[in-house]
Amino acid sequence: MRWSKLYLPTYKESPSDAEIPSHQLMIRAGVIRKLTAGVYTFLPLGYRVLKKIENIVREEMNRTGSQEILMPILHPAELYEESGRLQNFGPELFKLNDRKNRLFALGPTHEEVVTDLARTEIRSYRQLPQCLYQILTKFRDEIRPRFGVMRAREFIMKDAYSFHESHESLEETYRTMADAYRRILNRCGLENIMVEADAGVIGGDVNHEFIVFAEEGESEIFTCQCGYTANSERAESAGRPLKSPEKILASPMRVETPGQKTIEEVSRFLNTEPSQLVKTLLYRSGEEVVAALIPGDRSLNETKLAKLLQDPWIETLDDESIRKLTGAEAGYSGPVGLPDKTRIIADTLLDDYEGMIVGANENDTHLRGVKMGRDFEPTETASISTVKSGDRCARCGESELVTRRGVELGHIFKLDTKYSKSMNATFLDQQGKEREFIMGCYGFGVSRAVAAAVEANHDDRGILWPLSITPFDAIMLPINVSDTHTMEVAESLYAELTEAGWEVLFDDRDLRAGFRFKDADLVGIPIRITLGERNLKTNKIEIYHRRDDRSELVDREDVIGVLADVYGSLR
RNA sequence: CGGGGCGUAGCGCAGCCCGGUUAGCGCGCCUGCUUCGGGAGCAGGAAGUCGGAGGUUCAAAUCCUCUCGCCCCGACCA
Repeated sequence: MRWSKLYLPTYKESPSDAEIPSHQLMIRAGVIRKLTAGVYTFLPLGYRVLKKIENIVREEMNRTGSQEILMPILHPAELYEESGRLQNFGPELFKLNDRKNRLFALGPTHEEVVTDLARTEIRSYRQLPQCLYQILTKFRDEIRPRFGVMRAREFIMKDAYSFHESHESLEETYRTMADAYRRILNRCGLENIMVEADAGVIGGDVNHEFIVFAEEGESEIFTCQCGYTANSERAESAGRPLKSPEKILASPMRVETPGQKTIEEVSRFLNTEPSQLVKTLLYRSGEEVVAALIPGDRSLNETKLAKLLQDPWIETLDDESIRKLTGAEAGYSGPVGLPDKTRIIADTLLDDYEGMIVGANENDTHLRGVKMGRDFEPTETASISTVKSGDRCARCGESELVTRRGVELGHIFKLDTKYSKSMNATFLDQQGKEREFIMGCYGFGVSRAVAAAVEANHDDRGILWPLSITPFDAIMLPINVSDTHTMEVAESLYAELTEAGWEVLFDDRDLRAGFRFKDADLVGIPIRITLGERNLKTNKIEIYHRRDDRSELVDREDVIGVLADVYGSLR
């Protein structure tokens, strides 16, 4: 491809709305262009990368025996009423009406559609197991689209769905898929990890995310030497030893804390550590009021609480409601003396506490030496606080958890009968008995993978495409496009490489060399073939390896061999 | 949804507070000359409903109201 003919517009400056490196570089390097918030066009360069990733995904899915299909994007809303997700997906679901005012949705994923397909088509256990997948555009009305194609409202995803008669069969496919995801990410040249995760609106119990490491990634994960890995929504820890435990007193002691409302203020005022305090966070879940107790130096993990309460719509009480419930301003809430009907959930880390300092439910007052089980009785104990780097691992109880950031590219779920049950999707088993499908689903963010690849592979000059997904194998740059000899060599080399099946971007633009060098660095093709008049006099051609920032001079005849060496088994 | 910010040429911005006649700058774009191994120089040029609507005023990019769009932070830390 000749750059002079290719639609590859580059910018020296990045647009003001691009925050993270991948977004800035994808705009600057002509990979994507924004149409409106969270909606992007893939330009030729970006589309080439996208297709390469798609193909890797397709090959690996086919290898598992999964079959590609294409389901509709436009879904009748009734399907979502059946599964209950018209409510549960909430405002994220893009909805629209047809001319007869019938409600439709733009598919955010296809559990309902594929389950509907299975329930009408798969009648017998003899047809199981079955795994179907597709690669197509999905829609989610994100609360806050950002980072370009990383969190978009319209994006391309590979989604696969498996149907089974037994949990053993599901387990087998689940493992096969996990393995396939590993292979996909490794083939894309992306360093990754599988972690335990929260299932969110998809549902089901067992699920794992595949995270590609990147400094600016939106996901935070925790890992332990023992092999435990989980994302921040899911991770549990055994906490860490308390520095100076609060002693239990014969009975709670009231202390005046005038005007001290935050954990920081109170701990400073009482000359103690934030960890000695216990935060009481008041939530409303439906009609119920829930008091969540967590260590003062930690945050509540709302995902965990929502899951525990089986209510995705929990919300904190407003100040007025807190006054009514506790008789005190927010900031002085505590577990002692709350109305009986209040559900008290204590974080598991509080089991290690002897005494604690809590709000007294009275303005300007806290209680010291409080003992859980004596001064108040928690309704239940559960892990509801966030994990911190350096905590002891909950799994092995010994090593410290380490945190890293990354981008979530894959998420696989054991759905069990969540959808088959609500949508009455059944088959006949060997005994002729009607049974619900046991299902799994497996998502992979294809368009997001392009962004993740850039996020994980760039330097201060531009993108560094991994070899397996680079839009072109090499970029050929004749220094002086008006030098006849240079261009003769360029044309013949270009023809030869193209003939041999290499995809070469020929920068034949009549621009200064320096300008085109900068462009080449920005665009990030792994190999640059530079043709200079001086070197050509001795039949030498310069090969520049972008990622290593390294050049070598080779004979014209050896150029093709260098390419073959670099790409090795990739082609 | 709450708070904040921004919409002025394709991109990045100034001008607005303190209203005034031709609305500027950089990059990019077009023409010419010179230059030509790391985002060239000079000269000339094209390009803007100042997001939209309404209002105040002799006069609005500038003040007021509404509206649309975009961005950031928040929507756990009592």
